[in-house]
Amino acid sequence: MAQELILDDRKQEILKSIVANYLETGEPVGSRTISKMGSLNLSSATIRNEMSDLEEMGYVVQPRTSAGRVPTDKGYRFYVDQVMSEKVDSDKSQGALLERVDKLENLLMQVAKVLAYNTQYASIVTSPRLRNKQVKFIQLSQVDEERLVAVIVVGDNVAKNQLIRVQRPLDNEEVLKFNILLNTFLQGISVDEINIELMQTMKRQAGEGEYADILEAIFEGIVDAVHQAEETHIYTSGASNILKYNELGDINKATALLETFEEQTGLSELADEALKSDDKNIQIYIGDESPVQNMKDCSIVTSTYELPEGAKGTIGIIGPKRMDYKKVVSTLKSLTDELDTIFRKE
Amino acid sequence: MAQELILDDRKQEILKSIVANYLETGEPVGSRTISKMGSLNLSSATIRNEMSDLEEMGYVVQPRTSAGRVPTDKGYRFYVDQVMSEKVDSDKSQGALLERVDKLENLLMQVAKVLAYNTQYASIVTSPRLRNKQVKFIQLSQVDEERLVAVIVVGDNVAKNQLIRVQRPLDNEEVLKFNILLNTFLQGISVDEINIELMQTMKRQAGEGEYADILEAIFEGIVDAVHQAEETHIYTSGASNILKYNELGDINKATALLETFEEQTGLSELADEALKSDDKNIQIYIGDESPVQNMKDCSIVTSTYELPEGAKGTIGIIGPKRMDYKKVVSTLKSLTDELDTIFRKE
DNA sequence: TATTAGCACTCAAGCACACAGAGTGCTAAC
DNA sequence: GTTAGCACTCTGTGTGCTTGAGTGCTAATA
Repeated sequence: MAQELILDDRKQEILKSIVANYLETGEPVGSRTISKMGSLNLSSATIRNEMSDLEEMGYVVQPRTSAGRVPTDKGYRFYVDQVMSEKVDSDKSQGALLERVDKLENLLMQVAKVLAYNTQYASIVTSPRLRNKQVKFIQLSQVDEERLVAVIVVGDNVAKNQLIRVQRPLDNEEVLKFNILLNTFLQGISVDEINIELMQTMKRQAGEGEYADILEAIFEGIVDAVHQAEETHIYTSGASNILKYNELGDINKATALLETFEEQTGLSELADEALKSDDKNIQIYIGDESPVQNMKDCSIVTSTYELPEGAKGTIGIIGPKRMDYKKVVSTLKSLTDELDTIFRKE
Repeated sequence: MAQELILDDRKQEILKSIVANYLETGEPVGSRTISKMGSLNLSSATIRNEMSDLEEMGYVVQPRTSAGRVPTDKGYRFYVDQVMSEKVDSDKSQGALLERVDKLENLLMQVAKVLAYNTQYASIVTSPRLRNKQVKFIQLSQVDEERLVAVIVVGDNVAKNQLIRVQRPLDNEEVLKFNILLNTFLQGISVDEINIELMQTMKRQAGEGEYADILEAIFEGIVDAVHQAEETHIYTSGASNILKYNELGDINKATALLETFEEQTGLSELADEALKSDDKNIQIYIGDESPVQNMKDCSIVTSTYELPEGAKGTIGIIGPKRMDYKKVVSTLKSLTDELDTIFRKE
């Protein structure tokens, strides 16, 4: 009985039509609709038989008896794999979307906005994950009688500072001494190697008793600044677009999604996951494939950009499963290209 | 005919009851409900007459014929003025809500989160508007062969840095020279005074031709950093809470609101407005009183915190007009107090 | 004169029911 | 293997009915 079913050419065509149609309309697709499209000359009855097979194979489902068919995650997956293999190229027509901006932070925020605006979905952009976490430069300076400022440069692109309040002004000699101490111990070491023991050693070197409180403040400030430099920032935009797609279910799901965007913790998992994948190109997660629980009803498309020194960041789009994949992929490609170009120039 | 109506004691009581009841239930309030509350011993018929008067006076409306009454903005305003005059004190029970955090940025973000979490409305917190915009400290240092870092301290709490790429390494003497130049011209002057002319003068001083490109980069970097330091940051939290209150109307209004939160431009207007008011205490905007167009269906409650040196910032709550004003006001007071205390200590 | 009881009226919400339309699965004919 | 035809299912919509909450007005009452 259980004759094995294979996805022959005709079934593939029908499946593609179903998905394409559903992407457009958002309504379950009936056999008659497919038949009337005319690309394959078959009666609705034949289509019905094929659709029945496709259902058995798990590519489509009926949301209820006597309604049309809707693609499952598996169906979307087939469609995406198929369509994406037909080489989507980046949409060059957008031209110079990104204005010239200096600060990395501003640039990435702008990328997020452009993505969200062009696609009308929600976008996410992460700052590059540092590969080179060496402390390149560290310097303490006196601002005025009660404040010092510490400047720390980590890797190739990140500078952080920290204002440090002290009880009494230090004289030049003392500042110099601290600077020598800090540079001796910290310059060139990796961020990961900075720990309490190291700090203890430095304190002993400095002649503990005398400066104990000042040292404490300085160390605290430096550890803080370093950790901050290491942190991955996440920029999002267009989260409110999610509300436009009510097939994302009830308001509760939408709320949960928006909360995920506000929390950001889920998003950073997503970014990690996207970076982890070996495939350096476009990455597509459909429904249950999503690494984030609250996004099991969405599709996520990500891409990776790369700084000249090798640090990588993620840019991505989050939207309904019924998403315009072609457009999203081409927009992402286009912006990734543009980012890569900008970074190479600089 | 047009006998003049005055808001006598009894009408006031009834109005208060209507508003209070509506705040709780969100349903139009009928005469019978008020009558049965028992605080004033009147039959529903009497209440009906009074309610009719209140409607004529513009404090309440009927959403449709033969439904109960709902407060208008004017009605809310009466209630708020009345209830707030009964001295709400800050909710001390919350105790040490704010963990000790060093960076101002983190502190304010945390305030926003606590506000949103405690009230279940949306919150907004702005960084203090600098009053003292003097450049306190400015220093250029060489990081490595192709990069400099500029550190600028503005006012009492803000330090910014900027990485600057240069074509060739500078020797110590050159760096020193630049530092002297920068400090001579910039230290102690107000941020507003930094303009192109000043930059031109400095360039001439430096011996234009030789360093033209380097100077250009440095100036650009510095102007950028200064402007950044001057910028007011806005932190928001709990924007998704807005969706919980569907009396905020259809999904379109909710979307518009969320977009306002993402855009932030509307929010900064709001913050400006809130700071402008002479009243240094709690400020309440109801419905149409809102300075932001998209929030005409909301109520906004703001408070002002102050740094020891006089810089002021805003913290506020945005929610439905049907808002728990007492709780919101007490939470805001509590957090404002706590902020003030933290700043005074430091 | 202010309050109240009573009554007629209005409207929204819930329920039952019928009906049209879309879509399916199956069978028999081509 | 394909198709026409038919019976069946289910949703959505429109209609009519009932109930309950609430109002405004009038006349009686304290």
